[in-house]
Amino acid sequence: MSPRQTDTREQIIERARDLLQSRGIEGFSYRDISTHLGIKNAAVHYHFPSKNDLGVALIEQFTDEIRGDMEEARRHQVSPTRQLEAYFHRSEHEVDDGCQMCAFGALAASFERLPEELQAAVTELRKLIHGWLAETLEAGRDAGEFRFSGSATGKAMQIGTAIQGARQMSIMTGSNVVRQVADGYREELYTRPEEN
Amino acid sequence: MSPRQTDTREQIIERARDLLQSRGIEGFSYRDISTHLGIKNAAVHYHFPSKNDLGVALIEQFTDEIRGDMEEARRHQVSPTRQLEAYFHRSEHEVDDGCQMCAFGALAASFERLPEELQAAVTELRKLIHGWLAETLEAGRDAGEFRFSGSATGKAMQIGTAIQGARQMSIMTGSNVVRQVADGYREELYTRPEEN
DNA sequence: CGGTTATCTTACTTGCAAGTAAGTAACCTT
DNA sequence: AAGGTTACTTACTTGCAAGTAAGATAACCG
Repeated sequence: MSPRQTDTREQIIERARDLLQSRGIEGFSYRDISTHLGIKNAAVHYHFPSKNDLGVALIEQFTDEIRGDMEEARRHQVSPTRQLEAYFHRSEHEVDDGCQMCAFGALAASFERLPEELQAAVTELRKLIHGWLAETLEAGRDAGEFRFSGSATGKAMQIGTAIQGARQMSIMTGSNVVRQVADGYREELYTRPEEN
Repeated sequence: MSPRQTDTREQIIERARDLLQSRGIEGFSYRDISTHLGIKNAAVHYHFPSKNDLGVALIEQFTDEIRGDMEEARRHQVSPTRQLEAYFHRSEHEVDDGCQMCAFGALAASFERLPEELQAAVTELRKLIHGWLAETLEAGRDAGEFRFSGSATGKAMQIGTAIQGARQMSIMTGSNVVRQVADGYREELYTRPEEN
């Protein structure tokens, strides 16, 4: 019937992801998805019976992508500097493209009222990203690429929360605050600004 | 009729503030306020006809408090270190008390769909806080109390967004991430950790 | 070719959020 | 003591979000 059948599910996820990152989980409804795709509300419920199912699918997609990136970086032995650059760049560009918030910023306010399954998925993603960031910072410092004081986990938390906050702040200022914040970290963190 | 008449309005604001900071602007309804105070829904509408009115009142209360604090600090010539400490402490304690998010974290996701009046109030508050933070950092560096590289406005944005993100992250981790992040800044920022 | 399965639509229910209109009781004023 | 004002309550409307049930249609499979 429809031109391409099975990508409806993917289109729903794609649209839902945009909406999640620009409005937060409570800021969009199934209607916002269905009208955008020219389908009916119940079609979205067919693929994702409840909003919990949709949320979990979204978070798992994030998780899978990041696991993939980490595996890639490991296989190609990407330097800590380049890994951190990829993280900064992605955040900057997502803000440019209107996907302003990261998953955590988009879900934080609602977190306590979310179903446990979704909470668990978010927690897993949080640990994954924070673990990666801490390890990358630690490895970069050991390799002489980064300079910072204190523990790597502390610094990871500082940088992660700053990017999260900066993405939200970008919504309110209309400018790309992530770029400003990332540039600050580039300056104070990198010992060898040029290619690594 | 009621024991004390005119403090209903204040109680509404107090409750609404708790709810705003713990759930975000879209995470509570007038019912959450009225049932908590043992009054009817329409009583809340009597004091604040629309949610916009309530939101503006809340933001203006924040703004007034901060203006007052700034004036106090100016009159008593409070050192930049102590001013920054007050900022960190307040954030830490509000998280301890369950008022996890700052106004910006609580409103960011909804910002674009808010009435213009409320957007304007938030923008005013944002400029006030960011201006104060940048000036305090600049003054502290000039006085030799702080050490950091780059512009004061850039550093202010970095610290402000990190605290905002940390407050949200505290919801998701169940621990006080603000304390962790603030401790990191205390270590790398202060040249004279002891009393100023 | 006939039946099953996948992918939808139509049509509905439930529940709550926001807001309004009209009434009431106390109190305050002149 | 009459009339207005303040601070509510009762009772309602509107609208939308979430979800469900049942049917339609097309593709796919043996």
